[in-house]
Amino acid sequence: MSLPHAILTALLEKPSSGLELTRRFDRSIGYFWSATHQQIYRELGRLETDGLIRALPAEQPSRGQKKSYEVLPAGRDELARWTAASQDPKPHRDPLLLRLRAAAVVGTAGLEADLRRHLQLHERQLAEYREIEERDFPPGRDGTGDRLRHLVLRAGIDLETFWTQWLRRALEDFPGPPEG
Amino acid sequence: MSLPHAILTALLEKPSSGLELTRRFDRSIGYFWSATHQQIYRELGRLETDGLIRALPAEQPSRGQKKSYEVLPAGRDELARWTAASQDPKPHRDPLLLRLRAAAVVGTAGLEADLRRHLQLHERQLAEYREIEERDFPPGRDGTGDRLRHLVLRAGIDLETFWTQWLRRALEDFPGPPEG
DNA sequence: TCACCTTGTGCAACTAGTTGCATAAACAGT
DNA sequence: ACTGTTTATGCAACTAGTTGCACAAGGTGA
Repeated sequence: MSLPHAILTALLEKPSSGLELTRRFDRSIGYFWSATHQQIYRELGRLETDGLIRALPAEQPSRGQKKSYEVLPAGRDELARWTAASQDPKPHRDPLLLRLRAAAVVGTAGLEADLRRHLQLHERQLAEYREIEERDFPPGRDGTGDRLRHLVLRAGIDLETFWTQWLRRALEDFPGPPEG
Repeated sequence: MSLPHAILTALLEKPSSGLELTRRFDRSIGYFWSATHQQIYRELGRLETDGLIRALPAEQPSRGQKKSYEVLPAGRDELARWTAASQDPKPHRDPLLLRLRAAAVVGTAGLEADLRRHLQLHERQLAEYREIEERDFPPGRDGTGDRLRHLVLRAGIDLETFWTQWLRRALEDFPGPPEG
């Protein structure tokens, strides 16, 4: 149950409409908690009903009209509560590793191309993270908030680094040596 | 839609009953594709209906009686097809990173203890992986299947290594420096 | 022989996330 | 005026995964 809290965090950083949130989820926040606009609108409705956020007054709050939300005190409290609460790490689910395991049984035919594609995607993501780091976190200037946000970004960078290295290694000892 | 393929892989490695599968999912396969026994029984039913697996004949195929399954040719074909098919990487969802991001806004109170707990859990998992590596993949002896399975295990080891390092770094520059 | 524990199988309801589509206003070109 | 595109909001149905519970057989000990 993290989506509402992801939205609360985003709204605290900056009050936004559903579409603006969607765009921010496609960038920074979505890097470790993705969501579609349908999920976001549904959740905004719930959060408003529950009194954790409220719509900012607008001229014509009808369809096809921007509707911005801000976080209420109850929402901030709930986010603080959730952040401090102990949570067990959820088990991983990785289809790519599963496919490698399956390939150990039914053969590797057709897998290599997709591994190369994944490598490219991870390289691209890594480059994007590095750009963000250069732009948003130059040396010096470190508030607590900045330090934490930088830490989160470093996790992204390190994870993508892991994947690119692992995929390169996989591709190395993968199709070259003849099947045995 | 990976659970059926995880089950097919497991059954090809060794025909098993629902409970045996559940136990194997708690160990090796479940490290990157976890599943509860309820999911497994439900999926076994579907796979049997679809003609991808079949129950091995037993004396008393009733309730409270072991029922083993084996993969049929159609099941092997489906697994090979799925393994070779191109798949897009699913976006990550990581509540812990999200919590750090939230903490950048609402404060870090109460977070440190849970980070330490996560660190311990990852250290334990890493130790377990290393044991498995020592036991199952001693130097030399490398069939294609072994090589791939070792590669998958290495992914697990490297990921846990990343998490332990990242959490240690987080804890370092986290509670020590006074809030500012 | 009754009470309890373990092993093994399974259903039903719920929660979270995805996919597909509908609606409406504003604007741009023709 | 009409056609199409972009911006913006939202519902409904579906899929996958989780949680809670039930049922049955066999063994153990009191």
